[in-house]
Amino acid sequence: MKMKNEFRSGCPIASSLDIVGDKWSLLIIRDMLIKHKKTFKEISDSDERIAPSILSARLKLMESYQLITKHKLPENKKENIYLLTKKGTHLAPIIIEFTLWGDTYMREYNEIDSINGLKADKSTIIDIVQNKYNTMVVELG
Amino acid sequence: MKMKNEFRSGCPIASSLDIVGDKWSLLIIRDMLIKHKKTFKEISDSDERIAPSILSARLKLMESYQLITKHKLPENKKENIYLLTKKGTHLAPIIIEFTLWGDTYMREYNEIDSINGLKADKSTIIDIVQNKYNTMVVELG
DNA sequence: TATTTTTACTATCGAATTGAAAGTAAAAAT
DNA sequence: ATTTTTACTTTCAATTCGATAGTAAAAATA
Repeated sequence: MKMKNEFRSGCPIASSLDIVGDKWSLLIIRDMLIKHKKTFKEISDSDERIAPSILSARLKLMESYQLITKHKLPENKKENIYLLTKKGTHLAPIIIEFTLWGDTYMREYNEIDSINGLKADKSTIIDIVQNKYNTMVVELG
Repeated sequence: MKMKNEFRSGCPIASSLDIVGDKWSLLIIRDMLIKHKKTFKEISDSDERIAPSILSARLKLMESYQLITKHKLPENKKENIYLLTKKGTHLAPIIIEFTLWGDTYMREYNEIDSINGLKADKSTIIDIVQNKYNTMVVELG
């Protein structure tokens, strides 16, 4: 996907898609936001099996657009810790809406995993996801 | 993008992205749902300048997954009319969330068009968009 | 201390996708 | 009868993707 500062138009949808509208970015965000994955290895181990070259490129791009930040823990000089910024956690509504739409409309084409807690209203779901993520980050120290 | 029945996983997000998670599909949906574009030519005339080969392929794919239907008006044997199904209009929340996120967070990287009516609450915006679309379809006859 | 393993990448390279431009075929307009 | 419009399809070079292998440094183990 995009590496240069070239946006297709001034449309906010198109501009968003120019950053996260590829095959993988939103799945990486999902793993970080919902599954609290924080390292390259953890994210690599998803059901969808993203190639390391792709993961590396997406992390770099998302870091450059400040959707994520990269840290090192003092006790571990090797592993990087990737965390979502506010800009990144605010993709939660998009993630949740994709979940709801897929849950409702994709079942006729693919066996879709059941997800708990989708019955609550959207803003509650979004709040819970974001709060849990923020709590996890705070607990990291 | 995908043409075969191969989904990356049972995740509803991943499965949704397997259908509409390419560079263009959601922009076509945007043009149909928000701008009430109905023909190949109208959709071709977007700011982002989609190539006809791509538009053709996306319309076919979205038709095959029943996001859109293809019609002919009796008075025009040449032009096709593409309309969103319920499954298609129910992508409105995703479109709106992308609009809000892009409107908030992409301005530092790209000059983003101002969109009216984004101050209202989300469900109101979504209702208005879907109702206007449905009204337009009904008025077609 | 030496060796092995783990981690986070980078490099390679064939395959798949993209998309600009040109072409086509049928209907509609002139 | 001719031109234009519409909705594509075809072509093909360029780009992107992604599986696999490789690398380099830190960490764990012997």
